[in-house]
Amino acid sequence: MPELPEVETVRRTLLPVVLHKPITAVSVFTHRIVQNRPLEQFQELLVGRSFTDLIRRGKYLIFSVEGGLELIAHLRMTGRLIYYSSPDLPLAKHTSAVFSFGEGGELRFEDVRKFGTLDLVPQGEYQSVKGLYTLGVEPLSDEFSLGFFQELLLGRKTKIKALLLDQTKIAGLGNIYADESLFQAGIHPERSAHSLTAEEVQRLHAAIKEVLELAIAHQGTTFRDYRTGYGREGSFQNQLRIYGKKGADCPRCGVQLEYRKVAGRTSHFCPACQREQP
DNA sequence: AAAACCGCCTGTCGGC
DNA sequence: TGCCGACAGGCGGTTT
Repeated sequence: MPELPEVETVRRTLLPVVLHKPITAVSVFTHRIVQNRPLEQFQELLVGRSFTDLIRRGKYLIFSVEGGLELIAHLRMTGRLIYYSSPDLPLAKHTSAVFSFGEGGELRFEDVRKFGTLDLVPQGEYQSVKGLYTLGVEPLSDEFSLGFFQELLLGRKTKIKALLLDQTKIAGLGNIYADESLFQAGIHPERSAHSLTAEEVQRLHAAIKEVLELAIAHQGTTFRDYRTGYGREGSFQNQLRIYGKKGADCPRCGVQLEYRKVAGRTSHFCPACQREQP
């Protein structure tokens, strides 16, 4: 579910309300969510300590914890991290964990499909969190330059869509924003990476940054499950041009949009604006 | 290196 | 209306 813009929105909305508040209790209702150490130890290490910072890497949220620890959260498909100022509200049906701040409210991890994860690690030691350890570059950072992107595509025969979804290359793109970026750049998802012209590479590079930034400005895309840290819906679903629009007309040329499985994922594209054979 | 599977879960939707 | 399979925004693991 949540991709970079959604996770970044959760970060920004939680940042003002969860830092510097001692954790008074940690309740875990879905034990499997805690990945890398016994539940008791997980709770003991957190209770009495505060979060001191919250950053994002790809689709991961990393809470700094007093005492040189980091709490790493991944929402996977349906996870939500929502701050509640009062503990009186009944728990949602699929609540996986609750971090209580006493009078300071509580942070709840809600997750219908229970794929979401929590890891507590010594600061910077990510070896046990494989996806984070092997994560590629941040697409909104300076490191993701045109030159970097050109080199990434060079000589790679893999389909461009598959490459965009590969978190070890670029961190944070998922199915929605990969499709939206490819549409904006006018590139078919099944083109092989190395077949893109210099101009296409430039367009796709720019499109990725623009789409992600615009989605963040709209607090992400809510189809069903995603909520901000305040529990509110995003609004970028109203700005989508191609994702989930099967059968609709292309907003650019009016031709009927198509979709097919690419790299195991439903992929939307305009057969006229995004040519399979350039 | 890359693709094609499966599994993890629950809910929803479309077809019959 | 009910049932049943397909499918969903992610990712790790295995096999080819």
